[in-house]
Amino acid sequence: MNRPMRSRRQATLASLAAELGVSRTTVSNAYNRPDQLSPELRKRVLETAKRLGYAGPDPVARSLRTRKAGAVGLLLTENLSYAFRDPAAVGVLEGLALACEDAGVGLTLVPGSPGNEDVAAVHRAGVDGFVVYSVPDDDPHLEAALQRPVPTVIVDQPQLDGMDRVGPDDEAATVDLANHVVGLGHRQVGVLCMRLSSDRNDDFASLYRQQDAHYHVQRARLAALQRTFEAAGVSWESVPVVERFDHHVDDGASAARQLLDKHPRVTALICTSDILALGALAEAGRRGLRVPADLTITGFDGIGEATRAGLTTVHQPVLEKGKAAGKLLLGAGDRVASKVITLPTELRVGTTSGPPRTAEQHWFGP
Amino acid sequence: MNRPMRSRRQATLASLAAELGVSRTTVSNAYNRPDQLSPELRKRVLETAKRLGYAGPDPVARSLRTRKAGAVGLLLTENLSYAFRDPAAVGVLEGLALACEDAGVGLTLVPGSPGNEDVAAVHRAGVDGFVVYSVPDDDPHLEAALQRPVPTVIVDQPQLDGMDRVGPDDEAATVDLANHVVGLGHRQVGVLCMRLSSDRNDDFASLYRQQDAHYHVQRARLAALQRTFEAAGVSWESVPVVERFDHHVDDGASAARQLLDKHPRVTALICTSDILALGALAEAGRRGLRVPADLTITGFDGIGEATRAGLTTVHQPVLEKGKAAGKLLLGAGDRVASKVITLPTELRVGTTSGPPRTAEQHWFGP
DNA sequence: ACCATGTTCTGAACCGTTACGGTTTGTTCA
DNA sequence: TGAACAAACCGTAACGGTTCAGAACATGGT
Repeated sequence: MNRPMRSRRQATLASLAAELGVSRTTVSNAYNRPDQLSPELRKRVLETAKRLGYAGPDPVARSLRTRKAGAVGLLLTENLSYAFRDPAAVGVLEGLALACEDAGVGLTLVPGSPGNEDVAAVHRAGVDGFVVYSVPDDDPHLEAALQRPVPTVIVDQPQLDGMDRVGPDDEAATVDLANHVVGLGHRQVGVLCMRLSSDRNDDFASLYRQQDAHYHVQRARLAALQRTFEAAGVSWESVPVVERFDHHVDDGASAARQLLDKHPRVTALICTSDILALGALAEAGRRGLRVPADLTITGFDGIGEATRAGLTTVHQPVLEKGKAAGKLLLGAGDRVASKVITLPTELRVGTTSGPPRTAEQHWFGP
Repeated sequence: MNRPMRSRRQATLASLAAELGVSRTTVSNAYNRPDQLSPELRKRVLETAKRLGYAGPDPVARSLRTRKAGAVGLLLTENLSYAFRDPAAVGVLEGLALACEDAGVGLTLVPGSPGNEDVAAVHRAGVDGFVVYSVPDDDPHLEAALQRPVPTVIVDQPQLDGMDRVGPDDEAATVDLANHVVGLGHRQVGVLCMRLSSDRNDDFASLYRQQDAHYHVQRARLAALQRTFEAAGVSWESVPVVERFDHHVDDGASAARQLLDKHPRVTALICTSDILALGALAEAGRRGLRVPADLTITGFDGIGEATRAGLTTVHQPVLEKGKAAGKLLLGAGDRVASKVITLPTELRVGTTSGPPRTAEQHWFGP
């Protein structure tokens, strides 16, 4: 495990060739096409390389010549913490990483803070393509990626012209969930959602703000809820929606607190993510509310902890989402037509949803 | 958002220069040193670039010339799923990503499956340095990284000659935890641990296997437990240790099942990770064992879900660990001496540890 | 003895950029 | 009027490889 001695200047393929008295081509072949030279010579090359502390052809130079970076970039303009703290996002990341591993290419997390207009990093990233995940619709980083002459696939976002896309059918899934809640008899509901736009608003979200949301996923889910509840005769204007910029369990709890303080009569809390729902669950416990007897709580994503908590939620195959994105990107190139992959979702009814108390009262009423 | 028309052949800095009738240097300066040319010319360059669909200097060529890849590599030889499923590992990843973001460099996940001897990806990765996390001591990928003429910092691993290292004081932290358990009066304990070596062993781990473990963290924790319990008069040979290759909550549950089936009299289950402990908790519930009245369960890492579950555990600053590794790597270069950063840990006593039942019986006994 | 066929190795042309050390032009000031 | 100097731009030489079309030599068949 001794570190090879470093000469004054790093050894290069050329210096190695000179030392051996062979051409650079031959040394290159020793690494890339073993069948192009005699085994003895190859052995001699490799031995000399070790002696000189040469670890093989420089990756960057090789990339320049072959026009392959050997890595795909992941654009997460979101606050990085979000991407890592939400198990659903981590699932996508994992799936993508798996696809990359299969293909033997690296996965580069391209930096770019939200609100940070500095897209230089996008331009500087040596990658063969981009996967764009969870960025606002009008993000400058996304535009910068599109500028680059490499393929791009977007995840969980409306399709942009001619680009590949992968995502679940958010609307349909949300409609299923909403119908479940409606079917149980709930008419007084509240909603907890994630950040809708790049500006922080840890408060109730107006109808305008909901419809103007820059985050497509949230917009789609809210719109689907609205449609379903209005079809059931519930005016959406009467439905309180509380937004949280950050995305921790605690944020879900505080959002639930804010909503329940102002609207104590709601019988169901629909959360646009499991993380928020877990927080709501905690807050319900703190208030002594029984779930689901006093309050129905639903989530979205189907993360492990939610399953363990018995949460009613929509499960989406996050791992597959990431994998599909990776395969799409790595399989691009020759393809001309753009591809769209829509993934199946599944409503998982747990122990946190049930008929509303008011319904029961109605049952026993006059 | 229209994709710029792609000419037959991608525009390059040179073709742009030709089109404009200026030198390549000037075009390069337009992007990299705006002060080196007149604002008008710069504007003209940028406009022509847009017209030709030139998105700026090629990152790879630039990297070759400047000798800076603009990315650091993360070596996770572990099964990728482990890295993404364990919140503690994700925390390290997040910290590292944050440090990279601060520095404006990318973070490349370098592929390399466990047991896979193909280290080509390590050689092919265009990075300015490596962070090595959670790989077995003798991993070929690690060796390959060391070969490369770039700095390397290792996380959670014994220091190798002259390399930077960051990690918690695993031994001290484990001793604290063990003393807590010993102090409560437990003498009949069992241990659930993560994979000890690259070969799968979902079973009891012999003393030899424990001491021969290739994963340093696990080895250190087990050794510390052994020391502490033997100091308390408990023969380590009598302590059952169950190992699990995979690392999901379910694995923790099955490990607990296996251990309790064979050793029903243990009063405490010490788990080397929170994930395993959460599984043990679930299994205890399934058996109708009250925690901690009938069984004490402890974890390690201090992940969010553990806190929520009230688990007694050792909290380690995973985020800081990743950040520190990133800073160390990015700050290297001029430095000659290697640095070692040891992070503080904290014993967090929750509601899953208490005195053993036998102790209570003893209390009321003759 | 000759040609066809391998095998093994080489020379030179790129890949697209930036570093370095200029040259040219215009302005200022004694 | 011309020396001094800054601003604006340029030419050349890398950076470290891969690739392709051959050259040189040996082998085998006819």
